[in-house]
Amino acid sequence: MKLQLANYLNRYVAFETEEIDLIFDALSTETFQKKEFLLEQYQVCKHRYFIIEGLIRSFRTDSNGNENISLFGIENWWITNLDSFINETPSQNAIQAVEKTTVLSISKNDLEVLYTKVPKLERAFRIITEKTLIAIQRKDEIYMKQHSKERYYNLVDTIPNFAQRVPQYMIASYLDITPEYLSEIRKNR
Amino acid sequence: MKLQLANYLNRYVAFETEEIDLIFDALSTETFQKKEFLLEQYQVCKHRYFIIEGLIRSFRTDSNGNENISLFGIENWWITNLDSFINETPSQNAIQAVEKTTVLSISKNDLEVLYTKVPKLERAFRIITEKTLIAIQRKDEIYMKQHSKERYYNLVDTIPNFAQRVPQYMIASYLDITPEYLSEIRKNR
DNA sequence: GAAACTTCTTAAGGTATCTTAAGAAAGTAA
DNA sequence: TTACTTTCTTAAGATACCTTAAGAAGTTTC
Repeated sequence: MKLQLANYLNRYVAFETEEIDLIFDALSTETFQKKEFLLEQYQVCKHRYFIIEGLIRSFRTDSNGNENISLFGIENWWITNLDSFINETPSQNAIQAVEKTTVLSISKNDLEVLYTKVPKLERAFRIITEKTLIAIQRKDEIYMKQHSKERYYNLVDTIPNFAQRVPQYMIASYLDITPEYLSEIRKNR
Repeated sequence: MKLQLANYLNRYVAFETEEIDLIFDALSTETFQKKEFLLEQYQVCKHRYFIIEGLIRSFRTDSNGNENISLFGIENWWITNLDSFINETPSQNAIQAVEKTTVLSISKNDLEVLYTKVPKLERAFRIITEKTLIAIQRKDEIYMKQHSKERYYNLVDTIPNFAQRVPQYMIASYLDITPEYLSEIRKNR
Protein backbone atom coordinates (compact mmCIF):
# COMPACT_ATOMS: atom_id res chain seq x y z
CA MET A 1 0.00 0.00 0.00
CA LYS A 2 2.85 2.35 0.78
CA LEU A 3 4.33 1.59 -2.62
CA GLN A 4 1.03 2.26 -4.33
CA LEU A 5 0.75 5.61 -2.56
CA ALA A 6 4.37 6.49 -3.34
CA ASN A 7 3.90 5.69 -7.03
CA TYR A 8 0.80 7.81 -7.08
CA LEU A 9 2.33 10.84 -5.32
CA ASN A 10 5.53 10.73 -7.35
CA ARG A 11 3.46 11.30 -10.47
CA TYR A 12 3.05 14.89 -9.27
CA VAL A 13 6.14 15.76 -7.21
CA ALA A 14 9.36 13.80 -6.55
CA PHE A 15 9.32 12.83 -2.87
CA GLU A 16 12.18 11.46 -0.74
CA THR A 17 11.68 8.08 0.93
CA GLU A 18 11.55 9.75 4.35
CA GLU A 19 8.81 12.09 3.16
CA ILE A 20 6.75 9.16 1.92
CA ASP A 21 7.24 7.52 5.32
CA LEU A 22 5.99 10.65 7.10
CA ILE A 23 2.95 10.82 4.84
CA PHE A 24 2.15 7.13 5.08
CA ASP A 25 2.44 7.16 8.87
CA ALA A 26 -0.08 9.99 9.07
CA LEU A 27 -2.67 7.94 7.20
CA SER A 28 -4.91 5.21 8.64
CA THR A 29 -6.04 2.14 6.76
CA GLU A 30 -9.74 1.31 6.75
CA THR A 31 -11.85 -1.23 4.93
CA PHE A 32 -15.53 -0.75 4.16
CA GLN A 33 -17.90 -3.53 3.13
CA LYS A 34 -20.19 -3.22 0.15
CA LYS A 35 -22.99 -0.69 0.94
CA GLU A 36 -21.19 0.53 4.07
CA PHE A 37 -21.08 4.31 4.46
CA LEU A 38 -17.83 6.28 4.68
CA LEU A 39 -20.00 9.35 5.34
CA GLU A 40 -23.72 9.75 5.98
CA GLN A 41 -25.67 12.58 4.37
CA TYR A 42 -25.86 15.68 6.65
CA GLN A 43 -22.80 14.62 8.69
CA VAL A 44 -19.63 16.72 8.60
CA CYS A 45 -17.03 15.04 6.42
CA LYS A 46 -13.98 14.66 8.66
CA HIS A 47 -11.62 12.81 6.31
CA ARG A 48 -10.01 12.71 2.95
CA TYR A 49 -9.83 9.15 1.61
CA PHE A 50 -7.34 7.70 -0.83
CA ILE A 51 -8.77 4.60 -2.49
CA ILE A 52 -6.34 1.68 -2.48
CA GLU A 53 -8.83 -0.77 -3.92
CA GLY A 54 -12.54 -0.82 -4.59
CA LEU A 55 -15.22 1.54 -5.82
CA ILE A 56 -17.23 4.18 -4.01
CA ARG A 57 -19.96 6.66 -4.87
CA SER A 58 -21.00 10.05 -3.54
CA PHE A 59 -24.72 10.82 -3.73
CA ARG A 60 -27.53 12.81 -2.20
CA THR A 61 -31.06 11.63 -1.54
CA ASP A 62 -33.55 14.36 -2.43
CA SER A 63 -36.88 15.14 -0.83
CA ASN A 64 -38.65 12.68 -3.15
CA GLY A 65 -36.30 9.91 -2.06
CA ASN A 66 -34.41 9.88 -5.35
CA GLU A 67 -30.71 9.27 -5.23
CA ASN A 68 -28.50 11.57 -7.21
CA ILE A 69 -24.93 10.39 -7.73
CA SER A 70 -22.43 13.18 -8.27
CA LEU A 71 -19.24 11.19 -8.33
CA PHE A 72 -17.70 7.72 -8.52
CA GLY A 73 -14.25 7.01 -7.14
CA ILE A 74 -11.94 4.15 -8.05
CA GLU A 75 -8.39 3.06 -7.23
CA ASN A 76 -5.87 5.92 -6.85
CA TRP A 77 -8.43 8.66 -6.35
CA TRP A 78 -8.81 10.97 -3.39
CA ILE A 79 -12.42 11.17 -2.24
CA THR A 80 -14.06 13.53 0.20
CA ASN A 81 -16.87 16.02 0.28
CA LEU A 82 -14.60 19.02 -0.13
CA ASP A 83 -17.21 21.63 0.80
CA SER A 84 -17.99 19.84 4.05
CA PHE A 85 -14.38 18.91 4.77
CA ILE A 86 -12.98 22.42 4.26
CA ASN A 87 -15.82 24.43 5.76
CA GLU A 88 -16.77 21.88 8.41
CA THR A 89 -20.43 22.11 7.46
CA PRO A 90 -22.92 19.24 7.03
CA SER A 91 -22.42 17.39 3.79
CA GLN A 92 -25.31 17.27 1.34
CA ASN A 93 -23.87 14.05 -0.03
CA ALA A 94 -23.29 10.64 1.46
CA ILE A 95 -20.23 8.58 0.54
CA GLN A 96 -20.76 4.84 0.25
CA ALA A 97 -18.81 1.77 -0.84
CA VAL A 98 -20.23 0.19 -4.00
CA GLU A 99 -17.77 -2.69 -3.70
CA LYS A 100 -15.72 -3.74 -0.68
CA THR A 101 -13.22 -0.91 -0.54
CA THR A 102 -9.90 -0.27 1.22
CA VAL A 103 -8.82 3.33 1.77
CA LEU A 104 -6.15 5.38 3.48
CA SER A 105 -7.68 8.26 5.41
CA ILE A 106 -6.54 11.49 7.05
CA SER A 107 -8.33 14.15 9.07
CA LYS A 108 -8.25 17.88 8.37
CA ASN A 109 -5.97 18.69 11.30
CA ASP A 110 -3.57 15.87 10.55
CA LEU A 111 -3.40 16.96 6.94
CA GLU A 112 -2.60 20.52 7.93
CA VAL A 113 0.17 19.37 10.24
CA LEU A 114 1.45 17.18 7.43
CA TYR A 115 1.52 20.10 4.96
CA THR A 116 3.86 21.89 7.35
CA LYS A 117 6.06 18.83 7.90
CA VAL A 118 6.23 17.99 4.18
CA PRO A 119 5.84 21.24 2.24
CA LYS A 120 6.06 19.42 -1.09
CA LEU A 121 2.73 17.84 -0.28
CA GLU A 122 1.19 21.29 -0.57
CA ARG A 123 2.34 21.36 -4.18
CA ALA A 124 1.12 17.83 -4.82
CA PHE A 125 -2.34 18.69 -3.53
CA ARG A 126 -2.38 21.96 -5.44
CA ILE A 127 -1.78 19.94 -8.60
CA ILE A 128 -4.20 17.15 -7.66
CA THR A 129 -6.91 19.71 -6.92
CA GLU A 130 -6.28 21.37 -10.28
CA LYS A 131 -6.62 18.01 -12.03
CA THR A 132 -9.83 17.30 -10.16
CA LEU A 133 -11.18 20.68 -11.16
CA ILE A 134 -10.31 20.00 -14.80
CA ALA A 135 -12.04 16.61 -14.60
CA ILE A 136 -15.23 18.19 -13.27
CA GLN A 137 -15.17 20.88 -15.93
CA ARG A 138 -14.77 18.24 -18.62
CA LYS A 139 -17.69 16.30 -17.20
CA ASP A 140 -19.77 19.47 -17.21
CA GLU A 141 -18.89 20.18 -20.81
CA ILE A 142 -19.87 16.68 -21.87
CA TYR A 143 -23.01 17.04 -19.83
CA MET A 144 -23.91 20.34 -21.44
CA LYS A 145 -23.32 19.45 -25.04
CA GLN A 146 -24.38 15.81 -25.31
CA HIS A 147 -27.70 14.08 -25.09
CA SER A 148 -28.06 11.34 -22.51
CA LYS A 149 -27.59 8.57 -25.06
CA GLU A 150 -24.19 9.93 -26.03
CA ARG A 151 -23.29 10.55 -22.39
CA TYR A 152 -24.04 6.94 -21.59
CA TYR A 153 -21.92 5.47 -24.35
CA ASN A 154 -19.19 7.97 -23.62
CA LEU A 155 -19.10 6.85 -19.98
CA VAL A 156 -19.11 3.10 -20.51
CA ASP A 157 -16.60 3.35 -23.35
CA THR A 158 -14.20 5.49 -21.30
CA ILE A 159 -13.94 3.38 -18.14
CA PRO A 160 -13.37 -0.29 -18.96
CA ASN A 161 -15.89 -2.73 -17.47
CA PHE A 162 -17.50 0.09 -15.51
CA ALA A 163 -20.93 -1.11 -16.59
CA GLN A 164 -20.10 -4.50 -15.05
CA ARG A 165 -18.99 -3.10 -11.70
CA VAL A 166 -21.88 -0.68 -11.21
CA PRO A 167 -25.63 -1.41 -11.40
CA GLN A 168 -27.47 0.44 -14.11
CA TYR A 169 -29.69 2.43 -11.83
CA MET A 170 -26.53 4.02 -10.44
CA ILE A 171 -25.29 4.85 -13.90
CA ALA A 172 -28.66 6.41 -14.64
CA SER A 173 -28.42 8.45 -11.47
CA TYR A 174 -24.93 9.64 -12.40
CA LEU A 175 -26.11 10.59 -15.90
CA ASP A 176 -29.07 12.36 -14.32
CA ILE A 177 -31.71 10.33 -16.12
CA THR A 178 -34.21 7.76 -14.89
CA PRO A 179 -33.40 4.04 -14.96
CA GLU A 180 -36.44 3.58 -17.21
CA TYR A 181 -35.08 5.99 -19.75
CA LEU A 182 -31.61 4.45 -19.59
CA SER A 183 -33.21 1.11 -20.29
CA GLU A 184 -34.84 2.57 -23.38
CA ILE A 185 -31.55 4.06 -24.54
CA ARG A 186 -29.85 0.69 -24.22
CA LYS A 187 -32.61 -1.07 -26.09
CA ASN A 188 -32.04 1.05 -29.21
CA ARG A 189 -28.47 -0.12 -29.56
CA MET B 1 -4.22 47.56 -7.54
CA LYS B 2 -1.38 46.17 -5.48
CA LEU B 3 -3.41 46.83 -2.36
CA GLN B 4 -6.45 45.08 -3.84
CA LEU B 5 -4.33 42.04 -4.70
CA ALA B 6 -2.69 42.05 -1.24
CA ASN B 7 -6.06 42.21 0.50
CA TYR B 8 -7.28 39.35 -1.64
CA LEU B 9 -4.23 37.11 -1.11
CA ASN B 10 -4.07 37.78 2.62
CA ARG B 11 -7.53 36.27 2.94
CA TYR B 12 -5.87 32.89 2.34
CA VAL B 13 -2.30 33.15 3.65
CA ALA B 14 -0.52 35.96 5.54
CA PHE B 15 2.11 37.38 3.16
CA GLU B 16 5.03 39.70 3.97
CA THR B 17 5.17 43.03 2.14
CA GLU B 18 8.22 41.86 0.18
CA GLU B 19 6.38 38.75 -0.95
CA ILE B 20 3.48 40.83 -2.22
CA ASP B 21 6.01 42.99 -4.08
CA LEU B 22 7.52 39.93 -5.72
CA ILE B 23 4.09 38.65 -6.74
CA PHE B 24 2.85 41.99 -7.99
CA ASP B 25 6.01 42.56 -10.04
CA ALA B 26 5.52 39.24 -11.78
CA LEU B 27 2.05 40.27 -12.95
CA SER B 28 1.22 42.49 -15.95
CA THR B 29 -1.70 44.89 -16.08
CA GLU B 30 -4.00 44.70 -19.09
CA THR B 31 -7.27 46.34 -19.98
CA PHE B 32 -9.80 44.80 -22.37
CA GLN B 33 -12.65 46.72 -23.96
CA LYS B 34 -16.20 45.39 -23.90
CA LYS B 35 -16.48 42.38 -26.27
CA GLU B 36 -12.70 42.12 -26.60
CA PHE B 37 -11.32 38.58 -26.27
CA LEU B 38 -8.81 37.56 -23.60
CA LEU B 39 -8.70 34.16 -25.30
CA GLU B 40 -10.17 32.89 -28.57
CA GLN B 41 -11.78 29.47 -28.76
CA TYR B 42 -9.28 26.78 -29.90
CA GLN B 43 -6.24 28.86 -28.85
CA VAL B 44 -3.99 27.67 -26.03
CA CYS B 45 -4.70 29.65 -22.88
CA LYS B 46 -1.33 31.12 -21.89
CA HIS B 47 -2.35 33.16 -18.85
CA ARG B 48 -4.13 33.22 -15.57
CA TYR B 49 -6.01 36.48 -15.07
CA PHE B 50 -6.93 38.19 -11.83
CA ILE B 51 -9.85 40.55 -12.36
CA ILE B 52 -9.26 43.97 -10.80
CA GLU B 53 -12.43 45.48 -12.22
CA GLY B 54 -15.05 44.46 -14.75
CA LEU B 55 -16.87 41.33 -15.82
CA ILE B 56 -15.87 38.53 -18.16
CA ARG B 57 -17.42 35.35 -19.48
CA SER B 58 -16.06 32.03 -20.65
CA PHE B 59 -18.07 30.30 -23.39
CA ARG B 60 -17.93 27.87 -26.26
CA THR B 61 -19.68 28.19 -29.59
CA ASP B 62 -21.06 24.82 -30.67
CA SER B 63 -21.46 23.44 -34.18
CA ASN B 64 -24.92 25.02 -34.48
CA GLY B 65 -23.49 28.44 -33.63
CA ASN B 66 -25.03 28.47 -30.16
CA GLU B 67 -23.02 30.05 -27.39
CA ASN B 68 -22.73 28.13 -24.18
CA ILE B 69 -21.47 30.12 -21.20
CA SER B 70 -19.75 28.02 -18.55
CA LEU B 71 -18.55 30.75 -16.25
CA PHE B 72 -18.75 34.43 -15.37
CA GLY B 73 -15.91 36.19 -13.58
CA ILE B 74 -16.10 39.41 -11.58
CA GLU B 75 -13.77 41.48 -9.40
CA ASN B 76 -11.32 39.45 -7.27
CA TRP B 77 -11.63 36.24 -9.24
CA TRP B 78 -8.90 34.35 -11.03
CA ILE B 79 -9.94 33.36 -14.53
CA THR B 80 -8.33 31.01 -17.01
CA ASN B 81 -9.18 27.90 -18.93
CA LEU B 82 -7.42 25.58 -16.52
CA ASP B 83 -7.46 22.52 -18.78
CA SER B 84 -5.82 24.47 -21.59
CA PHE B 85 -3.48 26.41 -19.29
CA ILE B 86 -2.17 23.35 -17.44
CA ASN B 87 -2.03 20.88 -20.33
CA GLU B 88 -1.16 23.45 -23.00
CA THR B 89 -3.89 22.15 -25.28
CA PRO B 90 -6.38 24.18 -27.35
CA SER B 91 -9.15 25.65 -25.24
CA GLN B 92 -12.71 24.66 -26.07
CA ASN B 93 -13.85 27.93 -24.52
CA ALA B 94 -13.26 31.54 -25.40
CA ILE B 95 -12.82 34.18 -22.69
CA GLN B 96 -14.32 37.58 -23.42
CA ALA B 97 -14.90 40.87 -21.62
CA VAL B 98 -18.60 41.58 -21.04
CA GLU B 99 -17.74 45.01 -19.64
CA LYS B 100 -14.51 46.98 -19.99
CA THR B 101 -12.25 44.92 -17.73
CA THR B 102 -8.86 45.42 -16.09
CA VAL B 103 -6.85 42.34 -15.13
CA LEU B 104 -3.49 41.30 -13.78
CA SER B 105 -2.05 38.41 -15.79
CA ILE B 106 0.70 35.85 -15.46
CA SER B 107 2.01 33.11 -17.74
CA LYS B 108 2.49 29.48 -16.77
CA ASN B 109 6.28 29.70 -16.64
CA ASP B 110 6.30 32.92 -14.66
CA LEU B 111 3.84 31.42 -12.21
CA GLU B 112 6.01 28.34 -11.73
CA VAL B 113 9.06 30.50 -11.08
CA LEU B 114 7.00 32.54 -8.66
CA TYR B 115 5.86 29.44 -6.74
CA THR B 116 9.53 28.66 -6.10
CA LYS B 117 10.37 32.23 -5.10
CA VAL B 118 7.31 32.58 -2.85
CA PRO B 119 6.41 29.12 -1.54
CA LYS B 120 3.44 30.46 0.39
CA LEU B 121 1.82 31.19 -2.94
CA GLU B 122 1.63 27.46 -3.51
CA ARG B 123 -0.54 27.21 -0.43
CA ALA B 124 -2.65 30.19 -1.46
CA PHE B 125 -3.34 28.64 -4.86
CA ARG B 126 -4.02 25.25 -3.33
CA ILE B 127 -6.70 26.91 -1.22
CA ILE B 128 -8.05 29.07 -4.05
CA THR B 129 -8.30 26.01 -6.29
CA GLU B 130 -10.16 24.14 -3.57
CA LYS B 131 -12.60 27.03 -3.21
CA THR B 132 -13.11 27.12 -6.96
CA LEU B 133 -13.77 23.40 -6.98
CA ILE B 134 -16.32 23.79 -4.20
CA ALA B 135 -18.01 26.62 -6.12
CA ILE B 136 -18.33 24.44 -9.23
CA GLN B 137 -19.69 21.54 -7.23
CA ARG B 138 -22.27 23.81 -5.64
CA LYS B 139 -23.28 25.09 -9.04
CA ASP B 140 -23.60 21.51 -10.27
CA GLU B 141 -25.78 20.58 -7.33
CA ILE B 142 -28.08 23.51 -7.93
CA TYR B 143 -28.11 22.63 -11.59
CA MET B 144 -29.00 19.01 -10.92
CA LYS B 145 -31.74 19.53 -8.40
CA GLN B 146 -33.52 22.67 -9.54
CA HIS B 147 -35.64 23.52 -12.55
CA SER B 148 -34.53 26.39 -14.72
CA LYS B 149 -37.01 28.80 -13.14
CA GLU B 150 -35.54 28.22 -9.70
CA ARG B 151 -32.00 28.37 -11.08
CA TYR B 152 -32.74 31.76 -12.60
CA TYR B 153 -34.10 33.32 -9.43
CA ASN B 154 -31.36 31.72 -7.41
CA LEU B 155 -28.76 33.32 -9.69
CA VAL B 156 -30.16 36.83 -9.83
CA ASP B 157 -30.92 36.83 -6.11
CA THR B 158 -27.41 35.67 -5.19
CA ILE B 159 -25.34 38.21 -7.14
CA PRO B 160 -26.64 41.75 -6.66
CA ASN B 161 -27.51 43.64 -9.84
CA PHE B 162 -26.13 40.81 -11.94
CA ALA B 163 -29.22 40.95 -14.17
CA GLN B 164 -28.43 44.60 -14.85
CA ARG B 165 -24.81 44.01 -15.83
CA VAL B 166 -25.41 41.02 -18.10
CA PRO B 167 -27.81 40.76 -21.05
CA GLN B 168 -30.50 38.15 -20.62
CA TYR B 169 -29.45 35.98 -23.50
CA MET B 170 -26.16 35.45 -21.65
CA ILE B 171 -27.96 34.50 -18.48
CA ALA B 172 -30.04 32.04 -20.51
CA SER B 173 -26.86 30.59 -21.98
CA TYR B 174 -25.33 30.22 -18.51
CA LEU B 175 -28.49 28.51 -17.22
CA ASP B 176 -28.44 26.30 -20.31
CA ILE B 177 -31.86 27.32 -21.57
CA THR B 178 -32.99 29.35 -24.57
CA PRO B 179 -33.57 33.10 -24.31
CA GLU B 180 -37.17 32.46 -25.39
CA TYR B 181 -37.74 30.15 -22.48
CA LEU B 182 -36.08 32.53 -20.05
CA SER B 183 -38.41 35.22 -21.29
CA GLU B 184 -41.36 32.96 -20.52
CA ILE B 185 -40.01 32.21 -17.05
CA ARG B 186 -39.69 35.92 -16.32
CA LYS B 187 -43.18 36.64 -17.56
CA ASN B 188 -44.73 34.28 -14.99
CA ARG B 189 -42.92 36.09 -12.17
C1' DG C 1 -33.32 61.75 -35.61
C1' DA C 2 -33.56 58.08 -38.95
C1' DA C 3 -31.15 53.84 -40.04
C1' DA C 4 -29.16 49.76 -38.52
C1' DC C 5 -28.21 46.75 -35.35
C1' DT C 6 -28.87 44.16 -31.00
C1' DT C 7 -31.76 42.33 -27.58
C1' DC C 8 -36.27 40.75 -25.85
C1' DT C 9 -40.90 38.81 -26.28
C1' DT C 10 -44.78 36.06 -28.09
C1' DA C 11 -46.77 32.03 -30.00
C1' DA C 12 -47.33 27.38 -32.14
C1' DG C 13 -45.86 22.96 -32.75
C1' DG C 14 -42.26 19.45 -31.54
C1' DT C 15 -39.17 16.32 -28.73
C1' DA C 16 -36.37 14.49 -24.90
C1' DT C 17 -37.15 12.93 -20.81
C1' DC C 18 -40.15 12.03 -16.66
C1' DT C 19 -43.84 9.66 -13.85
C1' DT C 20 -46.35 5.89 -12.60
C1' DA C 21 -47.31 1.25 -12.56
C1' DA C 22 -46.60 -3.40 -13.28
C1' DG C 23 -44.39 -7.37 -14.54
C1' DA C 24 -39.84 -9.96 -15.80
C1' DA C 25 -35.34 -11.21 -14.59
C1' DA C 26 -31.62 -11.83 -11.64
C1' DG C 27 -29.45 -12.34 -7.32
C1' DT C 28 -29.53 -13.73 -2.26
C1' DA C 29 -31.08 -16.13 1.73
C1' DA C 30 -33.35 -19.99 4.11
C1' DT D 1 -35.79 -25.53 -4.19
C1' DT D 2 -38.58 -21.96 -2.75
C1' DA D 3 -39.16 -17.50 -1.26
C1' DC D 4 -37.66 -12.86 -0.93
C1' DT D 5 -35.36 -8.86 -2.41
C1' DT D 6 -33.12 -6.20 -5.74
C1' DT D 7 -32.58 -4.72 -10.39
C1' DC D 8 -34.21 -4.10 -15.13
C1' DT D 9 -37.68 -3.47 -18.72
C1' DT D 10 -42.01 -2.07 -21.01
C1' DA D 11 -45.61 1.06 -21.96
C1' DA D 12 -48.79 5.10 -21.71
C1' DG D 13 -49.59 9.57 -20.59
C1' DA D 14 -47.53 14.04 -18.85
C1' DT D 15 -44.32 18.08 -18.97
C1' DA D 16 -40.18 20.95 -19.23
C1' DC D 17 -37.95 22.89 -22.55
C1' DC D 18 -36.71 23.51 -27.64
C1' DT D 19 -37.22 25.27 -32.53
C1' DT D 20 -38.64 28.45 -35.70
C1' DA D 21 -40.36 32.67 -37.01
C1' DA D 22 -41.71 37.20 -36.57
C1' DG D 23 -42.43 41.39 -34.60
C1' DA D 24 -41.43 44.83 -30.58
C1' DA D 25 -38.33 47.30 -27.92
C1' DG D 26 -33.99 49.13 -26.94
C1' DT D 27 -29.13 50.84 -28.47
C1' DT D 28 -25.72 52.54 -31.25
C1' DT D 29 -24.11 54.90 -35.36
C1' DC D 30 -23.96 58.34 -38.74
